[in-house]
Amino acid sequence: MPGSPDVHRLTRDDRRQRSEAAILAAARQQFADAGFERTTIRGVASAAGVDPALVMQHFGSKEALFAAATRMPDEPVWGPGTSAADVPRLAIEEVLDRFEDEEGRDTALALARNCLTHPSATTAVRDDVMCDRISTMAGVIGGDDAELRAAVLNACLMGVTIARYLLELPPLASASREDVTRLLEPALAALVTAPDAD
Amino acid sequence: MPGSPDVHRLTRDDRRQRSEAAILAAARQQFADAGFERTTIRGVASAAGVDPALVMQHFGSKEALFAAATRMPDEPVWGPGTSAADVPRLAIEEVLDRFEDEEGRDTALALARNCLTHPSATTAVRDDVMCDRISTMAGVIGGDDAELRAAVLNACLMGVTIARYLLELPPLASASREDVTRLLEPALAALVTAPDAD
DNA sequence: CCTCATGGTCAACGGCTGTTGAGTCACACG
DNA sequence: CGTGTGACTCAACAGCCGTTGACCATGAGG
Repeated sequence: MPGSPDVHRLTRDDRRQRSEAAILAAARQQFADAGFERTTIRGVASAAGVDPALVMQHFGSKEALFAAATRMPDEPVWGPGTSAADVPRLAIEEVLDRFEDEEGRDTALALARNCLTHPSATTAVRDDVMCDRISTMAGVIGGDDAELRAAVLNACLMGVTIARYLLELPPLASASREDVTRLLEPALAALVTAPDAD
Repeated sequence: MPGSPDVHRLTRDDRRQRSEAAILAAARQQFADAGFERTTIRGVASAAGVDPALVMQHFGSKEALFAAATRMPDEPVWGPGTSAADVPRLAIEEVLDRFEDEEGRDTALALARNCLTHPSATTAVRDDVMCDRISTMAGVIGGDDAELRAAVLNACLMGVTIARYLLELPPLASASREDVTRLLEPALAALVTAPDAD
């Protein structure tokens, strides 16, 4: 299934890496579309044009394949000059970039699709993505309830992401990126500006 | 497994309804905890103290059992005197009520847990819950982008719900209901008040 | 050119699942 | 007191899944 027709002119290592990449791409797509339980090793292998046993030889188990397919690259860290007022816009841009990037999009979708039903995806989203984002964000916005405010902000962002890219809720899925940002930014801004007194 | 020890003193119809209720309760709990794919008919039957075949006789299929276990009661409709300013608080209260009500809580959790991976749960959440809420809410808040604003509002609310009750994100899961409402309400308020001009 | 390591395939196993049809037992009814 | 209806159980089937071990072919190394 790999593109180049003269596959035989490739070194063994290249062939191996090509197979692995094809399997990984097919796995990401199916994990993202159908979820962990409904994607089968046989289905992934068939989409990648290889034998099911090869998938096992490369990744060891379906669990390990899922872990490899959903490993997220580190996010860019915010510069030291970031102020609380910048947080909403930056957070929105980061998330939309993640889910609209042609390459790497399926990784995020595969992780998100399974975050409610697959134990290791739940842990990855809760501990590796959300908690990290929340603690660094809380450090920037400061004030009382900083952690809780950051948590609510990220939860809202996650909800919009899920509705737009996973549920495909009509008004949100078809809205332009600019409209989403324009409406969401003031709402999240209300979360970072502490009201001091009631 | 039903409580009363003198089960033999019950009419046949009562026994039947008791079995059905026990199966439904066990199914809701397992669908909510483990998701559709990881719950088995055998497991539900065992938790309900009945034979697996009885589950089939009552509900016909696993799919039908899931549909019966996740059927949500209608939401209370908003009175005609509801103003846009009331929308955020009302929406928050409704959702928190749904997920904290002792009885009926598992129904909402079972539906939410599977809304990303089970086709009919996806449809139910998107079309039967979210779309209805959005259109009635859009009618109340009015203005430009009313539908989109309502969609973003409900998406945020859904995100907080997922983070709090499903992911159990530490700062949100352990926060008090009052704190969540206090922080979330102004953020959602920013979504219903149109900024008229840019 | 010979040889071995290695990427890749094939066929099969064991286990678990949803589902079914025959059979059992107690209760309601005439 | 028969008798049949309906709730309930038992055992089994068929299919799909992840996983494995034996096997093949081909390219690298001497």
